[in-house]
Amino acid sequence: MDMFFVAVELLRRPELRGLPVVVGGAGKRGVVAAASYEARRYGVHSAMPSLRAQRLCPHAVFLPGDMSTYVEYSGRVFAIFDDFTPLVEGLSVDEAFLDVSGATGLYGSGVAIGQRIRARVLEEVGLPCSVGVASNKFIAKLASEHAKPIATAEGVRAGLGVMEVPRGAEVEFVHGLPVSALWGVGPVTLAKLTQLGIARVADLSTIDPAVLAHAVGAAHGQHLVNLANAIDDRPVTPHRESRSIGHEETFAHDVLDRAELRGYLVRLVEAVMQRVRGESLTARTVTVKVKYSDFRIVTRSRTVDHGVTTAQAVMAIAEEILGGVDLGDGVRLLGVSMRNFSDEAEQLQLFGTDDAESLEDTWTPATAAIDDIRRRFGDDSITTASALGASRRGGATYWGPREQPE
DNA sequence: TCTGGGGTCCTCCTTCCG
DNA sequence: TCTGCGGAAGGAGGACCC
Repeated sequence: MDMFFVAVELLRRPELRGLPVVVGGAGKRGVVAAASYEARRYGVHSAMPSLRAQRLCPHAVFLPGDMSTYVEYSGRVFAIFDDFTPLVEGLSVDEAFLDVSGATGLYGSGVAIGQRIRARVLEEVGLPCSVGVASNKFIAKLASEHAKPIATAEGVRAGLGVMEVPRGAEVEFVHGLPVSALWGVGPVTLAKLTQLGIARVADLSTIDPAVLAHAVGAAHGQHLVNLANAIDDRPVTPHRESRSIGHEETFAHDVLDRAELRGYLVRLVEAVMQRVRGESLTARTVTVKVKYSDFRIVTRSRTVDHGVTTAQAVMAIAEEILGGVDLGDGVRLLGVSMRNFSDEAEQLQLFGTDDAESLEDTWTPATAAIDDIRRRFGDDSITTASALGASRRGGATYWGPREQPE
């Protein structure tokens, strides 16, 4: 999807069309989640600190996010994809791979299918999208990026809409790109590759594999070489199971008070475990993440023998972990995540912490009742007393702490 | 010039066990 | 009984993606 969050907002507020619009956190610790092409002309891009975006484009319209609406629109778009093939792999809320190899008899070539999908998404949902057509996922993704509109200082140039990299032309296509175009080349890897004199993808095919492996690691090096040769044999996988589920929150001000942190911890644990139960999973590993005021990050985790499902049992473990973490000069962000999932039904006994064990026992029936009430009357209809102190966030989604710009 | 949130994967190190 | 070894699993951190 093209500038997905912004495009959804423009449907609700058409008077903003053609203007620089930014969706994201507006506070001084917020970041940009999406920017319209008009805003991108001024150098604004996603993941940029909101303060910087405001400086670059002071006349931009800043909107808070509304993830539940974006998810709803995403569902409508994905329903169109499903009409063309059952092999749809969602990469995020606004991006998907479609294996249409079995649909060409019915709908024509990959390009024809791409054009049909674009037309239907625009007509039925009102959102623009771009399509890349290729023989594998990596090349298709690059092609879709080439098909998107381009923002330059002079103005916004319309994109191709659909771009195909024909079978046999993949290597030539990818060799002409800067190495930063490869999946897995971020700032750190780019710096290492630059040191090796690698600027373009084509340069990767001339480098000694041992030298590359020494610089970026064996697995990563092999991955880059494969991509540089347009080799990507990953299938389109419609349903991938979650490996971890977590929540984290950056505070408007650094927190040094353990009681205050505990309140945030309760809220995070409740939210995470509601999702874990929602997927009918139990989890064995609890990880607590702390980011300090100087951006140093520590993670501490604990694995128990049997899966847990209740917030109370996880809280007992998470609290113990947090108790062992030094708060330094203040905590900027606190996070909780769960992993090591299984879908065993009964997980009532026998894990590491005695407290957690009895809490899991005690709270399992009550948690089931709470989940049922929330399903019927909404998430805010009931909560535990321990979570009352830490107020829930409202309907808006914030890419950063909830506060007004200063 | 300040750096969100939700994830995945990889690497390195340690511990445990046979 | 002690020591060495290798594999598995866990813990911590880093890099990357959208």
